[in-house]
Parts: sequence; C-alpha cells; structure tokens
Amino acid sequence: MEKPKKDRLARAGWRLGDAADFLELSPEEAAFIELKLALADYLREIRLRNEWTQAQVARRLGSSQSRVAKMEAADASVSLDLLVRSLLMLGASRGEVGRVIAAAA
Amino acid sequence: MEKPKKDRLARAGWRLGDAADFLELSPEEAAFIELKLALADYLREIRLRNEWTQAQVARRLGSSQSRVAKMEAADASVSLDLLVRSLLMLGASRGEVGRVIAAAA
DNA sequence: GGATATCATGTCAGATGTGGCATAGAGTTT
DNA sequence: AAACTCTATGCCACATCTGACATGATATCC
Repeated sequence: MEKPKKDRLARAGWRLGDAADFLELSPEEAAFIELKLALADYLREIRLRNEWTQAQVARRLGSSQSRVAKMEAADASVSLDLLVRSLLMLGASRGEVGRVIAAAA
Repeated sequence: MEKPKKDRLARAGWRLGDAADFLELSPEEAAFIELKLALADYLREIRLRNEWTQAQVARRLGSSQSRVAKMEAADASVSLDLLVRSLLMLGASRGEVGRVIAAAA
C-alpha cells in the first residue's frame, strides 16, 4: 500500500488486525477498507458538488456535523451501513453506489 | 413492492420504519434493503456454486451456522458490513460486489 | 420410524457503532 | 486581532450488531 493512503488510514483510527502494520492486511481486509475510502470520498464529492456544509448534510441525515466529518474521513467508527445509507439519502442511486464500490482502486 | 418480497422481508424480521407498513418505506430505505437482499442472494449463490454447507461457510468466516443462515435471509440483524466482508472473504472481488449492488432490482 | 445432515429461528452477553456535545484547528472578514 | 465560519477530533451514554448456543423444521437414508 502506498504511503499517503497508509497515513490517511492511520489518521482515521485504523489499527488493523492489531499488529499495527498495514502490510499485514489480508487482501480481503484491504479491499474492504479501500471500498470504504472510495465511498467516503464520494460522499464528500456529493457534498461539495452541492455546496453543502457538513452541518447541512448532518441535518439532512439526522446526524451531527462531527459524524459527517468522520464519514468523509472514513473513520474506523463509521460503518459501511452508515456510509451507504447516507449516500442514498443524499440522492445517490443504488447504481451509483455500486459503481463507486466496483471502481478499481 | 410485490407481495413475495414483502413476505420475505417480514420473515427476516423487518418491521420497517415502525408503522409496520412496507408501503411507507422511503425510496432510500427501499433501495438500501433491496441492495442487502441482492447481496444476501449472491452470498447463497456463491455457497451453492461451491457446494458448501452453511456450517462450512461459517468456519471460513469465523462465525456460526446460524449467522450464515441469517445473512442469506437478509435478516434485520445482519449489517451491510458483515455481508460485504463475508462476500470478500468467500472470494468475491470488489468489482463483483459493486456490480451486485449496482444491479437493477 | 429412528438416525443423520442441513437449514431456520429465538435468545443473549459482549462487542461495535452512533448521535451529540465540547473543543481544537484553519481559513476569512472586518 | 477579535469575531465568525467551517471542519476535525476526543469522548461517552445509548443503540445496534454479532457469535454462539439451543432448538425447531425439513429432507434423506437405512
């Protein structure tokens, strides 16, 4: 895994496996996390495209600004459920979500 | 929503919203649940294709037979996280998962 | 029709996720 | 440089998820 992505994950609170060494990630764990990163990026993209603040998005989702920040950061405390439900609530289609997930890294 | 799908959801423990009337599902909620149903079906498909029992799959995933059954039934107690992680662990690629999610209902 | 194998469903203690609050950082405006 | 706006991070009470166990349901074989 490249350095910038590693740093981003470390910042987001991922202490993978628990060996704390990203290189020991199984391919499945890596794919899962990258998939979440892609969705997090897409969430931010939608927000910026619509010129919304995190607080505005939070109100739409019935959540808080801090959680939206964590979603965009792909924080370890954010589930795939929350990410996907949020994207759908912000207007993304099921097809769009699928394509983001399928997209090659 | 068609009757058979309704029944399947009712069986799986979904008491949507809480009005207990599926017709009151928001489009986003509906899309989210159908997305989970599609992944659940795909999980079963992979299992049968490989001629595995639920118990064997459970061992591969480090889980239990009952949870695998609930996954395939898209039980309300099963998260999207668990479904996607399980699919990846059973050999599905990120692209495959994305395509299943994107697939039209 | 008992034994065996597989899948389904209920329950629950412990693990993980969530909204919300407080506050810090970073950029703008006046 | 104070006030303001937006985003990031730490924390926690409460909610939801999860593996495991027990048991029920159904099918097949002998």
